[in-house]
This record gives sequence, C-alpha cells and structure tokens, in this order.
Amino acid sequence: MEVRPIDAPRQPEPADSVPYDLIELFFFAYRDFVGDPDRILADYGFGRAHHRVLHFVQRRPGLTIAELLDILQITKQSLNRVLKELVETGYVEQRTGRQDKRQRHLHATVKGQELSLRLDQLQAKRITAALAGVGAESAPVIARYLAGLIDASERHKVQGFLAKPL
Amino acid sequence: MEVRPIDAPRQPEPADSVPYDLIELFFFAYRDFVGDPDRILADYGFGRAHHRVLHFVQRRPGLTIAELLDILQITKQSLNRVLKELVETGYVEQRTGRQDKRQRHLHATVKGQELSLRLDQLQAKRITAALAGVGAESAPVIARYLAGLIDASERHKVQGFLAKPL
DNA sequence: GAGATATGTCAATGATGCTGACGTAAATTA
DNA sequence: TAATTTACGTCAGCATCATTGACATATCTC
Repeated sequence: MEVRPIDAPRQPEPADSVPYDLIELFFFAYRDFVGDPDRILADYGFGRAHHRVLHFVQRRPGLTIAELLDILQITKQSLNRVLKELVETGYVEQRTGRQDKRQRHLHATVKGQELSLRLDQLQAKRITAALAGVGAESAPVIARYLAGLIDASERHKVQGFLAKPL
Repeated sequence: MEVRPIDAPRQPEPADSVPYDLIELFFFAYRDFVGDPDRILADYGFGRAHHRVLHFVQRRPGLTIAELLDILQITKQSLNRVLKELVETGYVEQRTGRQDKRQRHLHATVKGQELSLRLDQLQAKRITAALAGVGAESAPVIARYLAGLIDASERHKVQGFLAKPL
C-alpha cells in the first residue's frame, strides 16, 4: 500500500543545470550571517526586524516611513510595531517634516547609532574574514553577483540606494 | 527635553571598515532569492520551512530526523509540524531504519521530487542569470566566499555535506 | 536489566509577517 | 474654497515559524 519513491532520477531533464552548492551555501551563509546580531538583539528584547529598521535608519538619516517601507517591503502595520518599540526605547527618533508636515523623518539617536554600529561590525567582521579567504580583490565581483540576484525591477533602486550611503 | 541625535559621526573609530554595500546587498539578494519559491509554496499551503525540509530530503535521500535537525538547526518540535504536513500530503515518506529501528529515514516521493525540483529550478535560474552577469568562471570564488561566511565550527560539516550530493 | 538514544507529542509563548478597516492631518488639485 | 489624495497611525484578527519545557515510547547499547 506504500508508494515507492524513486530515489534515482532526481534530475529528470535539465541534467545538472541546478547549482545546488550555491543554493545551499547561500542558505547556510545567510543563517550564520544574521545569527551573530540575533544573539545580541535578544539581550535588548529586540529581534531581527529591529536590526533591519535600525540599520537602514542609521544609514539613511532622515528617511521617511514610506521610504523605509519601500526598502523593507513589509506592510506599515508590521513596521509600526518594531519602529514604535525602537522609538519608545530611545534608539530611533521621529521628526515631523519641515516642508511636508505629514512625513516623519527617522533618525538614529546616539544610543541607536552605537547599537547599529555594534551589530554591523559583527557582520563586517564575518564579511572581512570571508573576503580575506578569497582575496579582497574579489569584493566587486561578489557585490555584482549579489546585485544580480536582486529582482531586476528592484535592482536599479537598490543600487541607487547604495550609491549614496549618507 | 529632546535628546538631539547626532547624524554626523556615524563611524566613530573604525573608519570605513564596515562594508555596508555587501551587508545590504546580502539582505536584498536573500530576500528576492527566497521570494520566488515563497509565491509558489503559497499555492500548496506550504511555507519556506516546507521548502527547506523538502529540499534537503530530496538532496539527501535516507536522511534521518537527527541529521535534518542538525542541518536546519531548529528544534524537533518546529521540524515536526512541517514534516508531518509534508508526509501527510504525500511529498515525503518516512521509512523505519533497517539497522536501527528507532530511526526514520526520509525520502521525497516522486511528487515531492517534482515540487522540490521546480522550486530549486527557480532559484537556479536566478543564480545562473547572476553568474552570467559576472562571468561563470567566478562561481568558485563566490562559493568560497559564501562558505567563508559560515560559522567556522559548521563550515567543515557543511562542506562535507556539499561534497557528497549523492 | 539499566541507561542512553531517536523520535513523537502536548502545551504555552514569542517574533514576524499578513489583510482589512478606519481615522487624522496635511498637501494637492479642481 | 472644497474635494481629493497622500502620509501616517492604529485596532483587530490571523498565519507561519520558531522557541522552551515536559513527558512518552520504542529501541539500542552496555
């Protein structure tokens, strides 16, 4: 009564066109990449979502809610919870827009900058070590590869975003 | 009464040792990388966790529960729910070990292999396109970079895992 | 036979996301 | 000026994926 699965022909037609190693390495690498910050964030009662918000706010002082939503691609309800917590605990500050008073410009406080930098440095350390293993001259190739993985429709926006780090 | 955040000195000491572009590209790339499968999985009532289980079971026929837990690094309670669903819907099959009857050896059914391949091919397509952008000869460098991001304590295990795709 | 091991399961909880609906203030446009 | 749109906030409910802790069962090992 048991349906015998066939273990043999796993790649029916497209032969070995599937780069399984890159797929799996990406999974493992991302898992460990976010693992370091996760452990620290837990001490603050924060999660990965808080890190993302804090990171982008710190990197782009004056960012508006709408811009942040566009970057993170989550709903405003999802953002609101974590952002509210970051504001209430003094890591992020909101300033009403001078030109457009409907907007809220986000800024990391000194406390927020310190935490953000601490977390980013953990990831930087990991990246630097990995780069050292392949030669730092490969950094641009890796950056272009990662950019190539981004949705084509998003790529231009992201690259513009990266271009102006301030 | 308002604490003025300072936007200027964002990198107090370590200057520009933080590779922000690689940090952010990794985030965006991973987000879109898992986005494709996510949309399809939703049609099946599955989530990302189901994909991960199905993928590794398909790649490693005969995998035991303990081995799978070690790969995914989640608790058995977390695994149990998604695995049970995959078994009940006929994507994965469990076979009691012949030598050690306590073990459950996991196998993807034909149906499971088809779904797994379909999802993996989506990611493969994205990877192939990104590789084409940087030149396919860079694949080994990228693979080594990603391996370098993995926890040193895990790296050997993962690389051994990748080596024998069976 | 005792203890360790592999797995399964119940219950409660938390983090992160979602949809839908509604409200308010401010900007824009007719 | 009046109507509409935009930017943001919030309430309520829900889904997924993860957690911890406790306990049960079958099987293997010593």
